[in-house]
Amino acid sequence: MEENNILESVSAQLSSYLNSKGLRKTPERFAILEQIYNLNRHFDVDTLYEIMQESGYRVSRATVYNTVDLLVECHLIVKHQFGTNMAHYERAFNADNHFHLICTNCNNVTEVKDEDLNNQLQNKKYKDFDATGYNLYIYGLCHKCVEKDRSNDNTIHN
Amino acid sequence: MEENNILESVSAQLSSYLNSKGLRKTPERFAILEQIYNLNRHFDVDTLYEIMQESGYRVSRATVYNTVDLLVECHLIVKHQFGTNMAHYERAFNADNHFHLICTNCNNVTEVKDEDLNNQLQNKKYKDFDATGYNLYIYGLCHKCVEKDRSNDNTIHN
DNA sequence: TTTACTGCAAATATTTTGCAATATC
DNA sequence: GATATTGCAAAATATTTGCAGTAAA
Repeated sequence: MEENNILESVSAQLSSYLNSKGLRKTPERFAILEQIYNLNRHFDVDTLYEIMQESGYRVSRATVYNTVDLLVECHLIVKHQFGTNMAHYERAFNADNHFHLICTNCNNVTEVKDEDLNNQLQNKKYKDFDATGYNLYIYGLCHKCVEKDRSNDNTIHN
Repeated sequence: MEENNILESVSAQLSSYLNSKGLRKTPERFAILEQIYNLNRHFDVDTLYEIMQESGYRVSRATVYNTVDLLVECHLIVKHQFGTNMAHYERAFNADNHFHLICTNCNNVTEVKDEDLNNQLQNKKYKDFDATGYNLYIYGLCHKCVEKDRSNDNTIHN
């Protein structure tokens, strides 16, 4: 699907979710959704807030928090906590078929795709639990930090 | 392995880690490790701090934070962020072969085991990344919240 | 004896909340 | 017109940090 169509589609999804819950279609909600889908990468609330400001759209931090929660509820974005204290998010469209490699040294996050594993996880059923999605995090050391670690092991500890 | 032997084993592991890094073997570190392994369930730092107090062992919150970080570094405990702002931890012994079902409504967390999936994930290799462990979180609604949700959908939204 | 570690309190970071003003339905 | 939502600021929550005193090596 083309990016433009994706935006239309997710806006429509938000609209129908708001309808179904009797919530209001405020311009802020659609502006934030649009910004997130244009970004198309991980973000935290503060970064999103700043990007909105810079792009000339004035919203309060509280509204960004509220809206991000709302978008998580209707599964248009996915929440992550990669190990730092701050929550991270990403758009949900095409997001549920990848998982994340997290470097425990530099906190860098990269994405990995695996169709088979994804299908397996998507189709898994649980007792007394209605699954809507999953997050798989692989922890370890990235290329750069493995090298750093190796050279540190040669230094003397006192 | 029996619980007593597990405790001996992880204490020895901590000891050798501290040696290898030139860090000190303080009684606090071993007391905290012991408490965690005796608990044998998920915990957050504040709960652990309170349990230590109640059990009569006085440590500062700062030391609990420091020690928990240390234990994560040497892979004796595993860090989780289940979606709330607070980090959760659990002992690593026998912990890496299960994953978590998280109810997005009531935040309740339950454990699931799947040998095959675990083996698959443990043995997976990545390009330019040295994996040490993984966390798999399945999000959805638990039994109780599915029912609550169902009855709410029958109420009128205005 | 050296300095890593602890405890305490203050500082920081992130998120939530209360309330008056505003805008959607 | 009723009330959900916004913006702002203050509060709450979770974690980190600085520093003086203590204790491990």
